[in-house]
Amino acid sequence: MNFTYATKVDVLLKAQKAIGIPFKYLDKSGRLGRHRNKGGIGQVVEEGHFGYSPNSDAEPDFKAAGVELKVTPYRRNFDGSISAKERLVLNIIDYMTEYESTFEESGFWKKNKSILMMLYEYSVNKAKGDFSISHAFLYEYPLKDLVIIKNDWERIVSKVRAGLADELSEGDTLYLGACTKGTNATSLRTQPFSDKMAKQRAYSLKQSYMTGILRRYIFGNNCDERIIHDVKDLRNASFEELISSRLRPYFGRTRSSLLDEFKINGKSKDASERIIARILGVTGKLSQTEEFRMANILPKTIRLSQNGAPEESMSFKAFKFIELLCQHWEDSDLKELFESTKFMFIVFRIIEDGEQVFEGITFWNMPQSDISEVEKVWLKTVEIIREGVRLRLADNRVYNNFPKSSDNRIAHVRPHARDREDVDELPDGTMTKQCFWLNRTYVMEILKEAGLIRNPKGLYK
DNA sequence: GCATGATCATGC
DNA sequence: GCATGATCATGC
Repeated sequence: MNFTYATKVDVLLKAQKAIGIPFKYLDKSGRLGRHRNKGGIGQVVEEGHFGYSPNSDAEPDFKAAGVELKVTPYRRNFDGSISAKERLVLNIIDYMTEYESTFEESGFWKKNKSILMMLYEYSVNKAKGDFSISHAFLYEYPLKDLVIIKNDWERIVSKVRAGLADELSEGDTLYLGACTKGTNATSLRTQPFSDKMAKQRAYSLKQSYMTGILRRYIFGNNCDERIIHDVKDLRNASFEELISSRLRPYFGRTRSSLLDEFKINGKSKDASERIIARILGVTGKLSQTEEFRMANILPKTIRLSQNGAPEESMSFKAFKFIELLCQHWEDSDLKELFESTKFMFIVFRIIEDGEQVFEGITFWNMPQSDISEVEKVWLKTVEIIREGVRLRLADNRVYNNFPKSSDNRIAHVRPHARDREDVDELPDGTMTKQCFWLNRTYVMEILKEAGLIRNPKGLYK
């Protein structure tokens, strides 16, 4: 514990003195050289700059000042914009006690009410010791975020109360996540209302939320539209409930009438997303609003055929074959996608030729158990790329041996390109760009559970 | 009707 | 011009 700094300003002033000093000059005990020492840079700053030993107390690092210290990286993108490099991992969630308290008395709030953020720019072609702090500032949650964070905390704790700590997932919540934390993925803890062991998890400010903070306060270029204008709306309803209730009056409306009403080009592939945005009072795209960006919510449009089943499987960004070979599942983009993304499914149902009606929406994130199932598809895909994809030409099509939708309950691999000539490098040649798809039947399961498929014929006679 | 390869339309 | 989200098209 550290009592040297009595006030927040004391801490801040000291922190600002670290700006510009390469970490190698702060590293008094050779921490940066140590292999796989993830907290390395943070510890170097605590020890070498502030002069106290790293600890894992329940109290904030600077107890008297009531400030928690966090050193965190950001990166500059190709277009010059800034992104947080990672989520900000906070204290470990004590499943056994956290549920007993109110938000104000919670372990989360006690420790992280006020955070001294020290930022450094990360770059791949620079050694750790050459990075240095570029910004230091005190972060306290603005009210518009705090109402959401409070709801997030409630959601995490209520899952523990329901004996479901083992099913916690970062995608459950919007800004404050419950991310896995441990020496390895198998660090387990007991939980109060179930005999099942649960993965050790820590509170975290999601990467998308961190990016939002940086753009909003530091790099000053956040001009995203907001959906929620009055924080009071979030006191008695979750964000998802609020969105759903605002859209509800439009359920059952034909797509063409909505396109007319909002003057939207129906040929556009994002027309349905734009309809929803306009209903919510947003001029641009839903995915570009502050809340959607900061919570990493991905809107996806689903068309149901007349028999009530989704018409198509769901595509994602094309992956790069060589990049897949360089990743482990644990740090793969795909795992990251399904762990941290919340999806908003926007559902339209075809009622006759050329006409659809707005059926409704549902928010969803992939459960942990299903993410483990996706891992199999990912591993198989990597194996196939490594061993060499087998291509077969027939009917003027190029068939491959990537996992098919019939091979796995959840996902498969399929082309995702402009055309067949739109290729990506393989270790031994090139082939049409591919991406992971969620199976049509899996999407159907999700919608059934959400009550969005009223008349399930087809596969479910 | 389904699975899977192929391609479209838009915005940035 | 390309990445992205979405949809078309063909053979079984």
